[in-house]
Amino acid sequence: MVKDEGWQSLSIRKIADAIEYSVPVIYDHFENKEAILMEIGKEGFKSLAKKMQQAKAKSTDPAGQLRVMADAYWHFAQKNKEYYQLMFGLGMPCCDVEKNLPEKMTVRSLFMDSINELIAKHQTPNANLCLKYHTLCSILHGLISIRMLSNSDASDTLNKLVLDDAINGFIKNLES
Amino acid sequence: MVKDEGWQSLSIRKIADAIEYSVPVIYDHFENKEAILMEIGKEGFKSLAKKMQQAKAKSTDPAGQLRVMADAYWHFAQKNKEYYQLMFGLGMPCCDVEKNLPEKMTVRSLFMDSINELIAKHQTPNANLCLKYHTLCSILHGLISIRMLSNSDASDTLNKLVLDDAINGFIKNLES
DNA sequence: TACATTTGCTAACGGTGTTAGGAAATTATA
DNA sequence: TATAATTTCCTAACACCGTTAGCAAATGTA
Repeated sequence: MVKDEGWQSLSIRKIADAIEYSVPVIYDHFENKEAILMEIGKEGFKSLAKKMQQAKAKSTDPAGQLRVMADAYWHFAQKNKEYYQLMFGLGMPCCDVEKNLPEKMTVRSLFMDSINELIAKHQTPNANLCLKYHTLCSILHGLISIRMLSNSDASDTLNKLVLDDAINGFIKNLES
Repeated sequence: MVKDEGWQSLSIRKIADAIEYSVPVIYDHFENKEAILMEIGKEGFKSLAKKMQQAKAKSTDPAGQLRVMADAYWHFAQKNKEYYQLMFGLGMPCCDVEKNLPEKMTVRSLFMDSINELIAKHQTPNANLCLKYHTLCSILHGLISIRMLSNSDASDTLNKLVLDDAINGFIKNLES
């Protein structure tokens, strides 16, 4: 049901219909809609943790473990898109529907030009521009969006450190 | 208005109230609610692009430019939280409200233990465990969430490459 | 003045989360 | 077994939502 129409169209009434009960019985089991979503989200985290544990068991050295765990995380998100959306608050209507937004291209170019210049400067021919751009975007957006949903007001200095660390790592990789 | 109660509580009727017109006049100017959000999102991208251009002008070498642009991006998201949420589809109700979800801690430990081991193995005392964990999470989550909102079905192999590239860079940084 | 167009409204439709209050069925008690 | 207590479940409503049909008033035009 969610897979067909997304979380936005999941209503208490539709749930009641599906389980062939009336609406108020649902409120006998859950305080409100958010509690239902929360419960499903919990299931998601449970499943993710399991997959990652299984993955980690496949490797012994820490670097290898990190790789297989990242793989497991990735595959979980891919195979359980709807769960992942719920777990991390994704899925609000947003302006990405409009792909060719000119200002988006501006941001893209600003980043890409500098990356390209850096690649040329240090003659790192193995570095793929497009790949590196996406990596940078992921680091930035990931850091910000995670910070936003766990609105940690206090640890904002830590977050800036994480940003600097990640960007430094990104640049260092481009230079070698 | 959005800043006080979030995007979820922004309704056409409230907008109509605020501008002291009736509801249907809004539909004379916008096709639907999504179009309104889209327009606001556009403004956001415009503003972000501007900030990044201004930042880039402050530096000449590409590495420095990347650093100041990342900073600008970060500060934009921080100062314009609501815009950023709209621009990247964040803000759905999710289970992060419940901070101490045990399965979340499991995932955290799985990652952290391996990172810690890797740090110990290569004796990189400058590496801060907590910092590195957050960096890894950001990379993973950023990559996945960006992939999700620009649902690029075709370029899934590229995305796997980006993931591998980013994780490799992360591990390489931990080892040196 | 008479017509045409724009402008804005009221009222409705079907949907949403949520809750009050009351039947019916079950269980416990005398 | 008959009555009381409790659980189970539903109908109906409230207040809100996005969206639209249809109409009145104001404005511009001939």
